[in-house]
Amino acid sequence: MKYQIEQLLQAALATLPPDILPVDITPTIEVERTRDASHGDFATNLALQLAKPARKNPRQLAQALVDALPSSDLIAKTEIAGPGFINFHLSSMAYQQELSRIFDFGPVYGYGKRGAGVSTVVEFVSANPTGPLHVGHGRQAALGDALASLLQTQGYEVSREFYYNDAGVQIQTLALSVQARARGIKPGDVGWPESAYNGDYIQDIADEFLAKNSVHALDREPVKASGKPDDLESIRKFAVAYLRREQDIDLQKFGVHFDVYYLESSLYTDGKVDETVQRLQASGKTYESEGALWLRTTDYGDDKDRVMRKSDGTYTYFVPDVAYHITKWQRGFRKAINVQGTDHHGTIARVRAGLQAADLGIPPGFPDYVLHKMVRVMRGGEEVKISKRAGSYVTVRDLIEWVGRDAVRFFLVSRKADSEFVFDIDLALAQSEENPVYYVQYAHARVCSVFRQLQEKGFTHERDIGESNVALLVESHEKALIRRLTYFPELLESAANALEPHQLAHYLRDLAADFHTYYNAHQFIVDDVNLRNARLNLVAATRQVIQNGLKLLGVTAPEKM
RNA sequence: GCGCCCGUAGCUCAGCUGGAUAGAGCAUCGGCCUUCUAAGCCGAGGGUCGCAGGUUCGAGUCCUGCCGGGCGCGCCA
Repeated sequence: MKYQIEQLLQAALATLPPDILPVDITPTIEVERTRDASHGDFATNLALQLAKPARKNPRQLAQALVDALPSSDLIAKTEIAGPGFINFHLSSMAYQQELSRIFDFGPVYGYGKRGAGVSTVVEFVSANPTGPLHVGHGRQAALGDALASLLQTQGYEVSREFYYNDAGVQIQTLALSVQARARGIKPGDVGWPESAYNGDYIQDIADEFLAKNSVHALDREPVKASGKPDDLESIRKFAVAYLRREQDIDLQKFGVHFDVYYLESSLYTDGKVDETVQRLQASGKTYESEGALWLRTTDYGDDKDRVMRKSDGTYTYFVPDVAYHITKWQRGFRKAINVQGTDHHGTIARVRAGLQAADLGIPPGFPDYVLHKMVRVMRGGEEVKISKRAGSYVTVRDLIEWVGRDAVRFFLVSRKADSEFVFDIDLALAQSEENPVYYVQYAHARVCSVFRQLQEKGFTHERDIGESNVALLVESHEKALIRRLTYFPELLESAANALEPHQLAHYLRDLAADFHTYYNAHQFIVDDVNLRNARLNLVAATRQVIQNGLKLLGVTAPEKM
C-alpha cells in the first residue's frame, strides 16, 4: 500500500516542469502513516523537503504535486495540510483489497520478503550450566525467540543457537560444590570451597548423584551418576547434564526451542581455536609482549589491544569467542544477532576487531548485538531479590510459576531491550485488573465468542468480500480498526528490521484497544446481511492478526477465557 | 578518570529513525451490563520530554556541555 503511494508520487515528480522543480533536485520520497486519523492514512513531507532547494512555497509545490498525481482507485482523497504535507485518504477499495489479503494469507499475513534466503543465526540465552536460569536469561529467551520469529516473517532463514561452556573454571567450581554437598558439607562449614555455588539446587544435584540417577539433556547422551563422592569426573559430567536438563525444562515450559547447541569446548577439540590463532598471526596483527601474545585490536577501533595467549600458555576467553564467531560466518550465516545483557557490551568491539583481523571478508558490523538491561522483580511494592531455588537471584522458573508463561513472555518482550525493566508480579497476576496480556487475549476470545453466538443464533457468515462491501464500514471505529490491521505488514517489517520485538507487543495492545472500543460501540450480529458480513469480516480479520502476532511472541491465543 | 547505554504524567513505559495539538496502561475521580464475555467501554484531572545552549521552516528525536542512574574498562570467563 505504502509502496503504491510512493510509486504515484514518483510518477507525479517526473512530470513536474523544470520551472517548478529544477531537474537537478532528486528527493527521497518518504511516505509515512499519519498519527491522526483526520489526516488520512498516509502522508508525505515531500513538498516540505523540496521547498528549500527549489525555492518555492511548500504549499504551492504540494499543490503542483497533487495536480500531477496519476489517478488511482486506491486513493479516495488527497489534501494539502499544515505547512505543506500531502495527506492521502485510502478508498474503500484499497481497504477491501487489504482485508482480502488477510484472509488469503491467513497465518502468514503480513509476512515480507526483505530477508529472503539470508541465512541468519540468532544466539541467545547461552547460559553456562552452573545454575538455574535467572530473569535476565528469561528476558533474553523472550527477546531472542520473538526476534528470531520476526526475522522469519521477513524471509530470513533463522537458526536459534545456544552457546555454552561445559569445561573450565566455572564448571570445576560447580563440581567441587556438588562434591562438598555430597560429603555432607554445607555453605559456611569447614571445608566448604571458597568460591562455591551456594544455592539449594547444589544439594539436589548431590542427592541425585548419590542415588546413582541418570539425567538426559537435549544436547547430549544420557549421563548416569557413579554415586561415588570421590569421583569428581563423574560429578562434573552429571552436574553439567543435570543443569542442562533443568534449563531444557525451563525453556520448554517457556516455549523456546533451539536448533543448535554449540559447545565452547568443541572449539578446542575441533582445532578451531588453534586455527584462529594461526590465522590471526598470519594476518600480521599479533605481537609478543611480556611473555604473552597480543592482538592489535586497536587497529579496528577497540580501545586497547587484547591478550590472546597468556604467559602461562593458555588462551584467554577472547580467542574461542572469536573462533566461535568465525564458525558462524563459515557455516554460511550472513546475518548474526547476539542477544545478551549490557554487561557484555565491552566484548563487542574486540570480537568484531578479531573478526576483521581474521581477514575473511566478514563485514565490520558482524555480528549485530541486541543488549538488554537489568530486570528487577517487584512484588507487593518491594523488590524480590532472593529465590529459594537459586539463592541469590529470581529464576525463570519462579516467574513462570508465579504468573504463567504467557504473562512472562509478553511482559519481558514488551519493553525496549535497552531500558531497565521492572517486572511487576502483582500486575502480571492481575486478571481482573488491567493487564496487557489478558487484554489482548481477551480481544481474541471475544471474537471467537461472537462466532459461537452467530452459530447459536442460526446465522451464517459469508466471507465473500466482494458481496459484503467494505464500503459499508463507514464508522470511525471501523475505519480505525481497518487502518490498524493494514498496518500490520509494515509493523512486522519495522520490528524485524530494527530488531525491536517490543514494537509488536505495543501494536497488539493498540489493536486490541481498537477492537474492544468497536465491540462496545456496535453490534456485529445484525439483521442486514451485507452489513453483518462486512462487520464479521472485519472482526475475523482482527482475530487473524491477533493470532499471528501472539504466535510470534510465543503467547497463546485462547478461544475462551 | 575513560567508553557505551538510559533519563518523557505520581508509577511502569511508547513515541514508527526530524514533522502536524507529546501518547498508552496502572493509580485517582465520575459515568455505562435486560443487547455478541464488564478480564470490557466512555469521560475528567495529571507534562519545563533531567538542565543549559546550538543546528533549521520544524527538535522528545540530531550536535555540544553539565546533572543523575546503570553497565563495562583483567595475562577472569
